[in-house]
Amino acid sequence: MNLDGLNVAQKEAVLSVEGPILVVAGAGSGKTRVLTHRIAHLIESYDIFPSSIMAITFTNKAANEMKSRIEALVGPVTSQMWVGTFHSLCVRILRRDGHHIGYSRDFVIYDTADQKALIKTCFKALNLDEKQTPIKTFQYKISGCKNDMVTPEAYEINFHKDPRERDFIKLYKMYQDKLKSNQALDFDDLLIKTIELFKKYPEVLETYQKKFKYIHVDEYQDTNKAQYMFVRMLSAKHRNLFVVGDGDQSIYKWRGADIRNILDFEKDYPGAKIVKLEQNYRSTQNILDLANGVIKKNPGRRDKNLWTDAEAGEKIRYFQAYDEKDEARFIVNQIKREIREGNFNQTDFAILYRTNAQSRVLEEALNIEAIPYKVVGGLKFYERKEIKDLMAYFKLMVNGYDDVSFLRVINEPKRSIGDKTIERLNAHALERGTSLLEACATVHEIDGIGGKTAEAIAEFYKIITGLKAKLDTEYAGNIFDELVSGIKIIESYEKERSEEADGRIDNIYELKTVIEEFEKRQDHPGLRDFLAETTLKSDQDNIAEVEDGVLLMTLHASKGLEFPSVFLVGLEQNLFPSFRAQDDMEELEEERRLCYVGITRAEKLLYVTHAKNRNHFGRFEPRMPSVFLNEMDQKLIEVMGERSLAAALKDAKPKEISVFDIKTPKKNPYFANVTQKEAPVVEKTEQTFAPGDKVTHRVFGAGMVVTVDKVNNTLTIVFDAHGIKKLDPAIAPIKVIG
DNA sequence: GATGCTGCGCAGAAA
DNA sequence: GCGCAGCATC
Repeated sequence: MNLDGLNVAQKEAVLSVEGPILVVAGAGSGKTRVLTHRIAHLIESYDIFPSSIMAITFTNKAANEMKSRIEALVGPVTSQMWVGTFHSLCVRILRRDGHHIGYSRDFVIYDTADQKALIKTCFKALNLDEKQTPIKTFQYKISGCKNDMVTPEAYEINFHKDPRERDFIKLYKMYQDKLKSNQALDFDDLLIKTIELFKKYPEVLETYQKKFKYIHVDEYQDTNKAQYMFVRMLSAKHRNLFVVGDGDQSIYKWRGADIRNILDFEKDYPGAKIVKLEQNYRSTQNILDLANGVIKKNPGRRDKNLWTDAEAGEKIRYFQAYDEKDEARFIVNQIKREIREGNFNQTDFAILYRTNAQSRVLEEALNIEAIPYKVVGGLKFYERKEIKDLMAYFKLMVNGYDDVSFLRVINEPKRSIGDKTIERLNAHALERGTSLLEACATVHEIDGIGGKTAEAIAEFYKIITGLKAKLDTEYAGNIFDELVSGIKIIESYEKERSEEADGRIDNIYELKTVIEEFEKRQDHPGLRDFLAETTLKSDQDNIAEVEDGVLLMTLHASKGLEFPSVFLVGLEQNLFPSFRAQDDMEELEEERRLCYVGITRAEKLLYVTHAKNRNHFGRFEPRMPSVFLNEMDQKLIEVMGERSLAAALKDAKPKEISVFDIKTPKKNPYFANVTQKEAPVVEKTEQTFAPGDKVTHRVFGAGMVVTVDKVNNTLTIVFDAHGIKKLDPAIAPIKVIG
């Protein structure tokens, strides 16, 4: 194994073989290189079977890249390795061994839309009012529970006394029951159920423990409790756990990631070896200095300072726009200029923003100048209605218990089947204890469904069961054709005679191509695997090898990627950092890490922009510059645009002082302004809080005080809809109720 | 039961 | 500025 190309720290990491190892890998420090070389080294120098190696990555794209890079080092042995995301590896385990806990190999995976639909049917059954509690609130809450491994039973034990929790307890239970009877798992279940399997069947766990002697986890800082548990259980026997991560890039707290997993690694795995990678191979020194300066403002992090051999490079370019359109125009002009001057080509640019909604204006500006671009994320191919419909048909063929998919397509295309019919069908199914699809078999026995409606249902049933019988013998492409002609979906869209419908028809044909390609690629093709793979696709997975244009994406989606030239846009208070961080210090720290992630995506050139005004909900509003701009070292920054810094300052109203006027921001000066303006002063008068107090927060709604920390001046509050927050009572818009 | 219109609420990030 | 829910109409 040739390790000449590695630096000292990287070599040390690669050559560490036994025991728990944490590699603290700063942005751009070559962690993928370390991971791939370490695995190659295991195989080549230690004769470790590839089949006893597991590597968990954040995206499928990262997994594939890792596989091909290892292959380049040691040859084609990687098919034996288990490389994938937490979710895909769990699917693999559950397909094999899920039967122990009552799941057939044909289980389906519910995405957030399916999940929402199922919660909706639970709402109906429980007579809950959507207006009282939006479905989304409960959806988040269920996911939050699962990320923390809180079962419905455990939740009930803890909260049954609280009348406000009664609805949720009932809903959570019913939701889980229905998932089970539908033979479906949501994203979070994939992990939860795998852990449940391991706990209930230690002999199953043991076979996996024995098999996987070496386990690797990438992006360890973003693991949640369930993922932590999964890794911990699997690695318990051999204790050869190699994790790579960077606490400064932890940006997924909101989906349960627990930064303590990486901070406490030595405690969890005594005797762990720690290797720090601080040399950066991606960015110029100026970009790194800017990033280091910003992230330093976060307390309680592992000290780490990125450095590079590379030159200082260009300064960071700052632009203050009049509004979001002006910001977009500036960006497009810069891109045009850089291309014209031959410094970059169009594939070198990425525009990073905080919220998806910001992409629209940017797209319009790019369109005007005919610059090709691709938006990563947003409405994905598999989220389009016509595609989801067809996928639901497939799910139903694979798994007839899937009532959610049944309800999605029973009247799609239109078969004149409405609420009444579905109610009757549902009652019939309930009575017989069958799935909705099975209930269709005896549709002629149902009172109130007759004539054309009964015929339509019988026909539907015939198509599904007919195709189901061919699943294992017929090519997926042929099944697709039979389905499409059977349900007359093309004809139905043709009838609409609209451009939109034509687009949908194109997408349907596109889906066929995708299925056929999948079939060619896989060793054991099957719709089951196709469905799982597409459901578990991430935004990053959808970026093609060679994109021929500017990439637009959220900061979250940009994690792990790099671009020669980056625009970090919309650096405004209450946008980036998000309005939800305005008086929540932990949230603000996470936003700051997000800012750090954004800055460190850039290789050569970085732009930071903000607008003085922005349309929000269709209203034109003035905007304050982001606190993060204050935190950037202005020596590294060059001001762009015809509007000089001096002019920008003169323009600004007295309160809108330029960000560069503020020397050492202790607390964000804009917080005070914003909260005073929006929250009546009454709410801010001196209040005392005690544990147990019911409070209400302007943004987070109702909650209860759990702890009062007078030393750090922090309240810990559990909010009904937003989970646990640590707030500063002096600035948070909260008041005691009841 | 299907279709089309209006108005409300809203958008933080996702496998 | 957009999407969805609810309502009116065919």
